[in-house]
Amino acid sequence: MEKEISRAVIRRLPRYYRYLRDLLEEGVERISSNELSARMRVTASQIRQDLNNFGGFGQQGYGYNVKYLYDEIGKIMGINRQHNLVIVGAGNLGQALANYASFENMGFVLVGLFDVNPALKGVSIRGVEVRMLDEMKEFLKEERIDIAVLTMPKGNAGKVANMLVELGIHAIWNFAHLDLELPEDVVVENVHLSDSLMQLSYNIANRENQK
Amino acid sequence: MEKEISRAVIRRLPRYYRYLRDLLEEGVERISSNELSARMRVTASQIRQDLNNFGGFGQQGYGYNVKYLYDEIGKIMGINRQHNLVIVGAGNLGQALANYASFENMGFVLVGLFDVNPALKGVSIRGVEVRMLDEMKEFLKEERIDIAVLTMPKGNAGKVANMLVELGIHAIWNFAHLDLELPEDVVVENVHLSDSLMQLSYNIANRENQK
DNA sequence: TAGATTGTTAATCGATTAACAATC
DNA sequence: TAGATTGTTAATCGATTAACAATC
Repeated sequence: MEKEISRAVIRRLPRYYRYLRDLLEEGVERISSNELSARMRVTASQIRQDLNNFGGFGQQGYGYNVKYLYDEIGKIMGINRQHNLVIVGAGNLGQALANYASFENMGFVLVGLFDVNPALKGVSIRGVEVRMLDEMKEFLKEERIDIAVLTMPKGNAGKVANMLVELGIHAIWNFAHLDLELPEDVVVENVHLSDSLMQLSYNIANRENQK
Repeated sequence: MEKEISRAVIRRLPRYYRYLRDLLEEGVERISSNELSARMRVTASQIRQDLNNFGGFGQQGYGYNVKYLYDEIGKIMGINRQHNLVIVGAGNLGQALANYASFENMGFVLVGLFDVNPALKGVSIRGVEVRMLDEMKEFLKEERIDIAVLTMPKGNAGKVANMLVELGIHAIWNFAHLDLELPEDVVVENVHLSDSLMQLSYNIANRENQK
């Protein structure tokens, strides 16, 4: 019965990870919460609090070992294991994501690509061919899939999400512009691009209110 | 000197907007904070608090007029005005965004598309041809651009962002995987896809901790 | 050992929820 | 007028920041 980790902390983890990789590439061996604080423009206190949710990774009088902390955060986020994924919706966005080699570097391996458009049938992206959606059921029975990426129009996305869950999928990366209503044990991460664009638009309209 | 609106509230606005559009399409004329609360799975209290940051849009004993509230939130987010945008980086993601017709429905009009890859020169996406990055300076002098969409690799993104700002751009929708260091009056909205994927990964690894 | 910096407790700040008077 | 529901104040909860004792 571990203490609950807040969503705010989890959102910051990938950012720590990113800065630590940069430090690693710069050849920096150790860093104090204060130095990292200056780089990332967050308080040193927050850094120490955040990290201590997962254990004591530092050492008094020394700081944090960059490589060690980087690896530990990677483990916390599950970057150390391989995740197989399928992309459902091979339109522009689906294809763009399929082409992202950098995801593969983090252990996210594309193994399937589905669409309803017959024109896409057999088209191959980075060695993965597009299959028709009605072949998905069969496919998912045979392959162990950890994540389904939902990049299809709003229209049928809800139904397809339900189908995916019925077929045993427990995690969905949702780019469709709707909130999925799924069982509690299914993990969903939303990327609502137009929501993001609207936030930008709001901030443009209220630029003078910026701090 | 208006009271400061919190970031948390602004993040929720597009979601309200989305649910109101759905209601509108269903032909619902009025809705109470309580009914909307049930649909959106947030508290009615939060809805009323959020909306009252911007003014009293409801009426006691009646609730909120869906059409009116929808339009008002649209205005708050600046959806009523046209925004011209350029996409810098015409790779897979840039092209995918260029193809998003739905952005245009919200008043975001693509007017330029830039890349460094000569192979893309002259390629046309939805009637907008890809130009070479070195033509951008000239282009930005002549066109009024409200938003630059940064969809290029991490490598030069920082430099290009600085260049954009020098050329008078005040708003950047940043898909590059780094934090831009720009003057305070420049509005930046980040979409860090791999951060999002890592959050999903974390939640998979800690699924039992889900509430 | 002295100095530095963490891990952690306490204080503050802000956001969410509850309650209710105002009012349509 | 009575009932419903907002707008808004007060209470609660949670997250961030500050402070400092523990310890390398």
